[in-house]
Amino acid sequence: MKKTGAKNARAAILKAADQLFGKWGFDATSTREIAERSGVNKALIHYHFKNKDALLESVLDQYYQKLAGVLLAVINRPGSAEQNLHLLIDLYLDFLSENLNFSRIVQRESAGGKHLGRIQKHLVPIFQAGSRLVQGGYPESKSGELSAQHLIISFYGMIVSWFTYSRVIEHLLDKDPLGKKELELRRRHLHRMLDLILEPLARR
Amino acid sequence: MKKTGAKNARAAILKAADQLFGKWGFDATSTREIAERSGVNKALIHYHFKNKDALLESVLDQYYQKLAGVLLAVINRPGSAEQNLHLLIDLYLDFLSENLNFSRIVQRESAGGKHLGRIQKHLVPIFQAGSRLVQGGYPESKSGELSAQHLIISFYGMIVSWFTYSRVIEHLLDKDPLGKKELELRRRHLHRMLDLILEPLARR
Amino acid sequence: MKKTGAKNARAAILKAADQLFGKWGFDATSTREIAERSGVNKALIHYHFKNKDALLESVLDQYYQKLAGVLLAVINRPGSAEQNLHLLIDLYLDFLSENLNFSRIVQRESAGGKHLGRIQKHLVPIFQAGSRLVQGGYPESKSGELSAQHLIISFYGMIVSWFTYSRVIEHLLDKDPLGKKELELRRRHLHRMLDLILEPLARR
Amino acid sequence: MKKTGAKNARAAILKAADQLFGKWGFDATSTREIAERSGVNKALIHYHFKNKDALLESVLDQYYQKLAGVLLAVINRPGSAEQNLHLLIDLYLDFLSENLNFSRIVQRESAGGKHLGRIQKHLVPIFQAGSRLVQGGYPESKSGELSAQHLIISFYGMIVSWFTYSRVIEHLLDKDPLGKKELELRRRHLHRMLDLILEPLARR
DNA sequence: GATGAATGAGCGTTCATTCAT
DNA sequence: AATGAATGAACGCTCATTCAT
Repeated sequence: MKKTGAKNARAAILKAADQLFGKWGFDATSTREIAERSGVNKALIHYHFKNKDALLESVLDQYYQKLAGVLLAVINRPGSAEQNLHLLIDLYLDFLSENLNFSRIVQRESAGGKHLGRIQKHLVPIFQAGSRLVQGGYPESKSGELSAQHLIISFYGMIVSWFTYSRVIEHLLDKDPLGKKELELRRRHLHRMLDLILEPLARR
Repeated sequence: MKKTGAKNARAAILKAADQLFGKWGFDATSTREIAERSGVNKALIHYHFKNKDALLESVLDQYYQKLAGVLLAVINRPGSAEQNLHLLIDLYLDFLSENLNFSRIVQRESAGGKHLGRIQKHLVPIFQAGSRLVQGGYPESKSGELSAQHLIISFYGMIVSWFTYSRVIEHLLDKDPLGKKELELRRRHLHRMLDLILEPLARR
Repeated sequence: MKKTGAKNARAAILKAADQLFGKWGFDATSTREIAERSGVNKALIHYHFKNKDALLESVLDQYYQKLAGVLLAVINRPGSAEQNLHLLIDLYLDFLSENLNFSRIVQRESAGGKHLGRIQKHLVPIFQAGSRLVQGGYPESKSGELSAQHLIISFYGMIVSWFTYSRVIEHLLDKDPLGKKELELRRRHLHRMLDLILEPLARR
Repeated sequence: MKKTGAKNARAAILKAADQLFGKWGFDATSTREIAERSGVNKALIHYHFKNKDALLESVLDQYYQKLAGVLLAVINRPGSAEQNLHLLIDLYLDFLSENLNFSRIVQRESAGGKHLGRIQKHLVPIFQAGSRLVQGGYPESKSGELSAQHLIISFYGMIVSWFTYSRVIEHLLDKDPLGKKELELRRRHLHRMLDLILEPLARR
């Protein structure tokens, strides 16, 4: 139908795969569906990607490449740790709300399965960088119950759960949690949480 | 081969399904694998369960039934909201650490897909009960950036992320996050987080 | 559910099998459906009948036994061949209209398949008896284009096609061909056809 | 194995399906058997046909398309109704004797079941056209016991029963009813039957 | 680059039948 | 006489992938 150029086909496949993996999950999505949605021949998927696994990993890599750029900017920035952590929340929220399929794909694959390695490869450095950021500003957080690692995991959990559980939350709020207004409220919640945690941490 | 009693076969199927769904996910698990692991004939699965979907829902229902009992005990308990919220964290942690597959299954299915409805049915009331518990003790949390709903989602995210991302976290800590020692540390972290959040909330 | 006596169960199975074989055909009917419709346990079918094939053959045998009684009465009757042939039409019509599933089952099984032998066993003697009846009254019909055998096949075809094609004919007439009025008209048609054929045959 | 052109495979599947459906019936024929007989991969059947039902309907549609061409030629022909009805018998006989599976498939499916609709769609117009042909030549046949509709059903029954009951008739005649000689005799029988019916009808 | 045809493997499911009670 | 549990075989169908063009 649509005659797309070479690059368009690859991009169309990636886009369709992203949408379907996000909505139904990797294993519940067939290459036939991806081909139909992207308007390309089924066999063409295997011309552009080694196999279905490689297609998922391409989707993931693409996301994490974009995300890495965002996070690097924060980490290499001058400024206080506090400011940078607040910035981190903002940027992560922005990224997730602009890439709604991303958190759902990661949600499923990080729970285990054949693509866990790829998730680990990308996510561990992010957690490490975040931990270093906290430790840089808060020396007390080297270990113990308020260690940087626990704090990072907690904030990561707070942030992404809003997106990964959005289909549950929408029944709790009777509103779309991903709508502009509700997202803004969530943003303020997260910043307040950070303030409430960091203040006593700094006082020690 | 083995002529086991009726309840044995059904239970064996449920157990095998739980393990495989937890490890690989619903769609990546075949009924043949479930049959092999549970040592029953493949057709027997469809004798005891209408279909594969119903098998997953049985697994889920079983978990949420157990969980509901636990949570009900907390909610109907006398005592301050603060005490009860701390208890909630303890019991939820206990439940998840004793049912490691549970959080992984929920993790994947709550991200969307054909079983989302079942997740919503169970999880929304839990969130609602939790929110009521917070509001009962902290009238300020009726709305706004520190609303009970946001607090519950945040703590839910903090708690479960330790389990659902355990395979990532183990590379961050170079330890098993689900080992006794690390779980204990996580528990203390969560209680401290709750203290840090509730204290200023009470002061208002 | 229903506690049926021993003979009731067997009869209930036969009745349900008759209905389902008639409506959907032997191969499209499962023993499970027969068990459900007859309100008995699935395994009980194999207690009363050797297997599914034997069940169909029981249904067929039952019909042909009833039918044989009817036809024998005609053949052994005194009276002219003409009168007896008219009577044969009446009785066959009566039998088919009272046993609507019968012609449909025969229709399908006589076209070929594993039960063809049983059909042949019952139907060949009927055709032979009919042929003898014609030849007894019309000596000219020993051979040739108006042989008794061709005449019997033709009238058999005329009679049963009204029943076996009833679901097609109902769209041709915009009426139920098996309703009382239309059946009566068909009866008169068949008698007229017989008159038109026999008259010139007698004149020779 | 064999890389045949596209049309070969499709045609081979249709041919094998026709033979097996004719011999054993739709429900008693498995896709595996069709694949084996046609020498193609089992999955290829579902590449060329949506499902097994669609395969049967393709077989049917193919037959009725051929048949429609034959019948149209008769109906649009000049000449007396009598001549055309005789021609109709000849052509229908020719068609059935050249397509022996056809009448057996129709025989079974017209008795009821999931493909009844397809049979009705094709057969009702044929009956209507035939009825119009009779009525055109014999105005008396508008209604009543010798109505065109009854006459058409009767002749249809006479014609097809020779084929659909051939496996029974062969035991009656001790000859192959579908052999050249016996078919020729049947043809003469049917023409005589038509003469015997039409003559008095014309005289009125 | 792109595609229609083709394939081996496996899917979830249902089947008729048997077994133990 | 009756039944819940169990089974091996087969069902129609879809899968990811490959091939030839």
